[in-house]
Amino acid sequence: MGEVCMDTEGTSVKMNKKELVRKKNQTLLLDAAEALFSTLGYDRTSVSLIAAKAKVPKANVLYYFKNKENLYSAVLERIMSGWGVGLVDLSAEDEPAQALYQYIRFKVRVSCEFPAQSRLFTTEIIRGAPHLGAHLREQTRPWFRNIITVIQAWIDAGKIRPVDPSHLLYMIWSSTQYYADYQTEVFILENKLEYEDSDIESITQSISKVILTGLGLEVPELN
Amino acid sequence: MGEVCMDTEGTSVKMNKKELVRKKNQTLLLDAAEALFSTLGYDRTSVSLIAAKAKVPKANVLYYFKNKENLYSAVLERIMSGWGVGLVDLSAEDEPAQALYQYIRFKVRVSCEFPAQSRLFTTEIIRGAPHLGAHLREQTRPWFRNIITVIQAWIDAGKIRPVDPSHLLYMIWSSTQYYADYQTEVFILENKLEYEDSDIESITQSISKVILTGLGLEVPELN
DNA sequence: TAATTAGTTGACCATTCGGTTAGTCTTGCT
DNA sequence: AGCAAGACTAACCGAATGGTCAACTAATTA
Repeated sequence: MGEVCMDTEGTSVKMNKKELVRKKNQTLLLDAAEALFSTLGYDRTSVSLIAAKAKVPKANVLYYFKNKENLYSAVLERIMSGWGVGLVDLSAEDEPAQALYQYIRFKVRVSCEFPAQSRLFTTEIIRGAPHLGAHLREQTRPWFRNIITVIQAWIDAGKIRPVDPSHLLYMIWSSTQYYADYQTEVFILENKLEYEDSDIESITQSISKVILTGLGLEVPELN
Repeated sequence: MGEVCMDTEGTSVKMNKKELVRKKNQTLLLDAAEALFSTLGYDRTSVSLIAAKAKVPKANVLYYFKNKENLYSAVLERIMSGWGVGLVDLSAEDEPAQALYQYIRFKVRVSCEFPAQSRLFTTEIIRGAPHLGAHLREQTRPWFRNIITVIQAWIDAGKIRPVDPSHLLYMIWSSTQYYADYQTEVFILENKLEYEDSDIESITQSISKVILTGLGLEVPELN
């Protein structure tokens, strides 16, 4: 079966059986590793556990990924690249209220629906970002700088009240991510067992209302 | 030397030499353990490392704390009790602007000045709070409910705009704690190596401005 | 002071883990 | 078919770790 996929240079190539098997096993292992790393953490996840979850011999895991750290890095990279698609690119021409509201909504939904990934990322940062440091410097930072510029342009144009753009972004990131990382605490305090759609809605509304009002904006209507 | 200290019931007692030694060694070990757990995490902190840091034989560590988990729990408990003193108790009679502003200021300072403790706490929650679950249910929850009531009273009295009090509190917690947990990311994005007093000030101002304005309040003057 | 209790410690152990190796099997190519 | 390259795997290994134990010392008490 001649399948088609994107190689690292982005050109489409036909893969022979070996390459196909390789790809299949890699994603198989990445899936197992991601699930385990994100629930147990790096140290409590043993290579043999990953192997068992993926139903392959342990040595096979080390065959595809030279060592445990390597596999962990690969998992993180895949998560980061997966997040890239959702990262709304703001531009100075956008309406701040609409843009920020949509962004907050998106981040709340991701936090509530994929909390494990968020937690894995947070753990990595808390540890000092040993594997993602380069990614933060080379990928996140330029993107961050760009957003800062946009927000500053909004301020200069009088579209929103003057606030330090960095701290505004941190507020959005932290208050949305909170529902993933602190899920355990939230559930205890709220006496809940899971997030429902109505929770996601009310979280989005609450955060949006405070932040947008704080910026002198109105919360846009739902379309 | 007849020293005096508070026992668990809060009554002052004279301790003989053995009890004194016991207390001294316990805090010695707790200090070493806290420093290591908060920088290396639970699994990468070995009992022998703690022993080395405290300059006592490894077996002595296990003598005072039955096992590693026990010691870890003790460290967490001590941190939580230490935070208790700083937790401003709000009351419905307080001026919301003043009270919230002071609370935000306090939390930002703690996050920037003692980030390791905050990170240890966050890690515990991310892991599902295996050791602090009871504390959250029995200590934090009642306190949380109380604050919720106060905020709701403010809303009912028309002192602040209507917002879900829970989500408001989460916003304050998350946006202040962020500077501890995500310190690594913040430093990379801001091209900094440490928080300075001016940073603490500007963080406090930014967060306060957005949240208080979002609640229809003015940021109070510094006294 | 004698006896009992508590503190201290080096040596030791079972287990687990990440990683290696040596050898077998499968696939693709000529 | 035959061969080289890559896929696969059982068995093994050294290192580290949490925890135990028996022996020894110091302090408290009767």
